[in-house]
Amino acid sequence: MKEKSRILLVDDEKDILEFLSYNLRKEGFEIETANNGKTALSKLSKFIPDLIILDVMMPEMDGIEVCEKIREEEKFDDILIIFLTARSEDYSELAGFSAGADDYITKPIKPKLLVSRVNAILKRKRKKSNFSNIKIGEIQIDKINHKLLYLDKEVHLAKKEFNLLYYLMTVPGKVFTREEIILNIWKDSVVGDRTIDVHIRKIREKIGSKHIKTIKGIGYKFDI
Amino acid sequence: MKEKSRILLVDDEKDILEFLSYNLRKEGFEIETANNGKTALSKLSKFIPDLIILDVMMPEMDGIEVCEKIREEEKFDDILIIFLTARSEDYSELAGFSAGADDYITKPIKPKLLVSRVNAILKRKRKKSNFSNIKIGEIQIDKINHKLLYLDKEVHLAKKEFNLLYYLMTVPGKVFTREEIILNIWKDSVVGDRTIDVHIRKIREKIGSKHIKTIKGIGYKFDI
DNA sequence: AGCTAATGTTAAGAAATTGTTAAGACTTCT
DNA sequence: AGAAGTCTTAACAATTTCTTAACATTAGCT
Repeated sequence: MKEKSRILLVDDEKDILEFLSYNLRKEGFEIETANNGKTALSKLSKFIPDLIILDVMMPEMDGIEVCEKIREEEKFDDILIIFLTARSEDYSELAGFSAGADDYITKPIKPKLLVSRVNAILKRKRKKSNFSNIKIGEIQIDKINHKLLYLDKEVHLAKKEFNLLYYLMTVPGKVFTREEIILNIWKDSVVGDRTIDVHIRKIREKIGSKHIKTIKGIGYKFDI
Repeated sequence: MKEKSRILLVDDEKDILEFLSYNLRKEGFEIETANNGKTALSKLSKFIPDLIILDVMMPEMDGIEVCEKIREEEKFDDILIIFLTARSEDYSELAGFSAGADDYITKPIKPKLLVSRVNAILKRKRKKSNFSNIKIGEIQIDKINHKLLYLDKEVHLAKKEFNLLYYLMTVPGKVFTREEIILNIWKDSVVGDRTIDVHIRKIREKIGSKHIKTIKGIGYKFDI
């Protein structure tokens, strides 16, 4: 039960605005449009979107400029920005993007790809703002970069180990039942009884055993 | 201390060619001309310009066709293309942009506007490539010339290899998932499972394998 | 203390993922 | 056109990760 994500579309070509609006509204997004950079910036005073889709190539103020202006203001930090670029421009744009854009889509735009791209990036945003970096004592976990720092040194965890530790750390102190763990880490696959234990052991091997406690008959928890 | 930018002018009307040449030479650009599409294409074998100004309306091969042909070849990716269109012509901008154009100018041409437009687009190009030099330890990457210096010696990387390494180096330490890599280096095209690995291997062959780390089940990262 | 169910530990081998190579199709250069 | 370089693929090798099974140990109970 999530509320509609809000999207601001900025392009100087009316056709494209309509095309995008149509396809995204159909997916249940709340859409606003602007046909140039200035209008876009002024709309932001009233309509704060989750995502802006921004044509790079526009007369007067181009998309990069608009993006830079938006990024100057802290209050817009949370807004995602996707660029629309012509096919020819190669990803070196991306380096420029690191200044502010989160993704880009090339023209010609395929509706399906557009929608899945938009959904993906919004999902990532939700995840990110909920919890992505967890730091507890000497243990620091960075989900996005799949890194674990233990005593400020990078420790390698295999994927399952990483996911398991991360899962336990999302709510420190909470006891996760074996059933919960299986459901979240192994999804639908069926695994034997000792599998969890073996993974727990591997994690303890790497970050010590004081944090991960066994609650006999129930499950495990991560403790501070 | 920048060197002259090189511009190729393509138009079937001699007057316009002269008018453009005159105004742009005055600004210090190095100019070549062609009075039809074929000549333009053949000139490219000897004269690689930074920018092509291309009349849309020409007998035989029109500007859009010429543009498409140019964009077919990867080695011309860096060349900017500006279209000249008559205001009346109902070639929509859209057709031009989807053919790979970077900007357009409408006739009648005002010299001042022309020059400022050309300067603006070239500036953006330079900016793009200037900010993209990265140096990490013994590895130095020069995006402008697509060159890699390893231990101060020049090492040749093929284009895909270069792009991939460059991409990984944009955020050292970050793990780029295979999905991200495909999305950014291969765009929409579909490639087999082992393609990334092969490219990674080639890069490792050239700069050693200590920097590029595999995170099994997830992706790769460039580490210092 | 002794019993017992639950968890810990290990090593082996299955399963999954990545590495390596060479061949072939394409491009680009001369 | 021919040569040289690039990119992708496919087959197979190597490596890492995951799971299992056998057995050991422990916590919690009476």
